[in-house]
Amino acid sequence: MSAPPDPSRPPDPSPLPSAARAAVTLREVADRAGVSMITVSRVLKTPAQVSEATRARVQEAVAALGYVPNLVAGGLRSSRSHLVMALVPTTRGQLFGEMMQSLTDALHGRGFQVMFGEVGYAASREDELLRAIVGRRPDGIVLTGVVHSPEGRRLLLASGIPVVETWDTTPTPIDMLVGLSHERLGEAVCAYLHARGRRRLAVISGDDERAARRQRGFSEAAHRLGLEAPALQWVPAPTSHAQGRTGLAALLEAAPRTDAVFCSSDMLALGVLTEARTRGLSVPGDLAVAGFGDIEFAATLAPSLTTVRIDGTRIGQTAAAFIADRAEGLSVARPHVDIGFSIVERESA
Amino acid sequence: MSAPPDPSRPPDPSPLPSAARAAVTLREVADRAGVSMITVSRVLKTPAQVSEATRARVQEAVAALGYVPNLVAGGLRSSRSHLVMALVPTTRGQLFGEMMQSLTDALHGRGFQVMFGEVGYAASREDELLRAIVGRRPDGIVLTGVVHSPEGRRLLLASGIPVVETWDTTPTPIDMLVGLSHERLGEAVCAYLHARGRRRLAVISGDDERAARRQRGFSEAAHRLGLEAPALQWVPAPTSHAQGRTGLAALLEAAPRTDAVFCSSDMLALGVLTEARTRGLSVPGDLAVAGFGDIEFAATLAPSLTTVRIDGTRIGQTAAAFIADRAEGLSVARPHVDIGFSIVERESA
DNA sequence: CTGAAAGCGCTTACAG
DNA sequence: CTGAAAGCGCTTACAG
Repeated sequence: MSAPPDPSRPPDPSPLPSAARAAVTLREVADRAGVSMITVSRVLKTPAQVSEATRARVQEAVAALGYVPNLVAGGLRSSRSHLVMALVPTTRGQLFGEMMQSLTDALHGRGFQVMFGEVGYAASREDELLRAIVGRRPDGIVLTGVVHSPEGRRLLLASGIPVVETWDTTPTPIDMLVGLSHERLGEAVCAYLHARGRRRLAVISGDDERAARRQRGFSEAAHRLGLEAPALQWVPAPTSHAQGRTGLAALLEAAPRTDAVFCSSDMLALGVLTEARTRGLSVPGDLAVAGFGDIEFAATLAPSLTTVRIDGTRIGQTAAAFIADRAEGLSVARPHVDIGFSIVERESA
Repeated sequence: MSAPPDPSRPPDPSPLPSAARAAVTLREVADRAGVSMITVSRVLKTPAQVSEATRARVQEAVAALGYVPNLVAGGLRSSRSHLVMALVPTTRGQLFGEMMQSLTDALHGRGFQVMFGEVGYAASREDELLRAIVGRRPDGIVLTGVVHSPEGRRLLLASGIPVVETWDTTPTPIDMLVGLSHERLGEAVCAYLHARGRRRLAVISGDDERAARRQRGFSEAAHRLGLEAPALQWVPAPTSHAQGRTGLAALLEAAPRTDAVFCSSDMLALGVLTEARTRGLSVPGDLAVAGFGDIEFAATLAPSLTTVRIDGTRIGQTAAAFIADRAEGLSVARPHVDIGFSIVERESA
């Protein structure tokens, strides 16, 4: 069933001029107020430096003409853009939402605007995108994950722009870093399941880099604990509910006696819960399920989902503080932070 | 259980100079290659206009110096930023993800970069943000929803920047529009449930503007169909799974005989499904559930979720085409598009 | 095929 | 408290 477009509304108004009239400039405001351009600039930036009478005249002119300062021109001259650019792999999951919001809020409080670009999980376009970002000369760059390509690293390093890599860790950060070890996270989840008596472990994982690192930590820990190698199901990132269902089905085909599954995302885990229920498997009785992300629904599912929480808000706030400090010429005392993770114990495992 | 930060890695490298060295400029490349600046510019933009020998020398200099053109300076002179800015209420749900991705892809194909800003559902900061956006003089602006504040409208109109309002409709668009009528959508869902024999309807809705319009259309249709007024549960946007659970609980308290619920988001609907299951209510037997958004998990839940689909990909592509055409000086023949919606019939209703 | 001059719209640095 | 001049790093418009 679908609705046909409604041709009656909205009405097409008269078309705008295709070549828009030029925007109002400082020059025009200055002329109208009978002052110099620099005085207008001061009224807008440092009003205390201007006499009250002059200020009033200028403000009238600004309002009358609808003047909106051209921040690009100002930024070019002052080499301060007040703009921070952040790259995220995807805006479709909820995983990065917390960070995006706290980054936006914290930087806004420090006088910066934040804009996000979507990269995708494929690294192919990364260098090109980094070039476009650096070309805009933002006051800071926040990256999700660490940069591997030599070209990308060179570009960022040479730019002199403050950079924060997030959500991951590396012995060779480009500049600043707020992350965690996904290997150790995988190890911890394995130990957690083992401590609760699970012996036939499995992993359903997205094929992105950080998920792969979690899987590796998990499998290595299983090996050290003397367990048989966990069964693996890889699915293409970004991961989905459907993949959780088909992933569990395939897993039970390959390793029918599996008693615990670690999923690389909560959405996969939700799919696993759905599939288990339709098969009459009890969770956690027959199968323990652990997710990753602690996205909003995890706490209120039935059974509630045991998962791993990364403090996205703290990542965003820390990255914001790093960038703002640097942009203001302060030095950042400890520019590399491991924010760790926590396993949130709930009903599913 | 949580992991302490690991102090051993990554090692802090020697601190970067707090005042970064100035970036390489066109001047330096030109000097090294022994040509004028304009020749370097041409090698980068229109290489066919330059002799092969010169081109090679310039390219060597560009590579050797790691030159990254300053797009801000270029944009100031040419008044073409090749940048489109888009505003979304939230990046936390999946609802706008499809649009964000298709907008990014389509505009990238036309030579534009897209950056997203997060607004929040509260309109309070909107004007301030619009001012910051207009101040950057992008080649286009994509908005989620329509702009109501007179100040915001004036600002955008006066800027002369191509603007596309999306996801909603209005008789008075600022410029271009790709949206749909949420009232008509609500009506259609009501008619759908009525046609399937449901008579005691209810709505659990986020308190954002578009959700409220869906609710209004739904309730008015119920009135025209001679049904009693649907029970209403309002929850603060952005909506969540937890709100779906508590919302259904409150609803059944207030209107125990409810036989169908329209939820303003699929995430709410998932919460309703969870709550219904824990209460031993069968869906759709005891209770029909309809969502909104058709986000990824809707098709593979058990029961699968009947919902309303908006073609976010098409919104993004259409908005991209509108902006790119305008930026290239073409006129847009039909700048107001109603993309409609479709009810996706599945098991839950 | 190549270049010298001017200018995009601001802010800096200096002067008074 | 206010302003004239210079300049941020490019591209345009013109010339040869």
